[in-house]
Amino acid sequence: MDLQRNVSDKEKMQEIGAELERLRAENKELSLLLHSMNHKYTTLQAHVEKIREEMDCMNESSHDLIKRQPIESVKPNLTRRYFRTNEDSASLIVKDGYHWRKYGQKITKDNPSPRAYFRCSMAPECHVKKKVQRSPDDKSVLVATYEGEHNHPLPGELDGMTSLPNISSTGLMVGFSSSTSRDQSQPEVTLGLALCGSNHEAVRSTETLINETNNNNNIMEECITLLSGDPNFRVALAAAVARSVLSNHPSNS
DNA sequence: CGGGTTTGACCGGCGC
DNA sequence: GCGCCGGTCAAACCCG
Repeated sequence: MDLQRNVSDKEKMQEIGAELERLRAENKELSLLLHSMNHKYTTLQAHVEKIREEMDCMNESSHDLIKRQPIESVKPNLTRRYFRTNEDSASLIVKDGYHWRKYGQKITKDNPSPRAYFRCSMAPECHVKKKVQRSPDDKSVLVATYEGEHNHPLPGELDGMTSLPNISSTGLMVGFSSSTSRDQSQPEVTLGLALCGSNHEAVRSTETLINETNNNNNIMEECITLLSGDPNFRVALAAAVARSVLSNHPSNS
């Protein structure tokens, strides 16, 4: 009887040990994945910053185009940002940290969704405007086009860093256009860097999510939520974990 | 009551 | 000149 119990306990211990080993391997795999994501995120951020600087240079060098227009009609820099939202929601409000006053709404020709017009209401001397419209391709994505630069800090900013539209302090822009561009029908910039390599849809959504938050932790949480909800990512992750388990337990195969 | 939203009217640029 | 279209205005309305 005691002998039988001892054998049973031993088997249980072995099972727990094996499970512990499996979890350890899984943890290691996930740590590597997280590290890889962090690295790619950093690279992405640097890439965006580089593109922004290049666009600034282009704007400066395109003064000959601007010169042909009357001074009054020269538009300030346009910045395009993308926000993921609930597809069912009719709201055109995006949370970018600033306070906006809506002054108009229009149905445009190229998009069945209405376009909303906002002015910055945080400071009377701030004349930044933004247009918000759902993407015709993906109705769960709101496209916000910013015009001008804020001359006041973002509420909650601790160090008075430059305002959002041109500087990605912690959030990221995924697309922007120059002030001289007349064709706004397509996003000018599509970032080619992938956070997780194989799944473009998840990566694209992740880029969108990165835009709608100024908090790195939130970004990471949103990334995890998004990626864990993606079936393709889950399959890829499961395959990686399975490989890891098999490599640790070759006798089981 | 003050600030924000809605919505129809209006204006100006542009192409035909 | 005319019509179309995007952008803005402003009165009415809503809400805390």
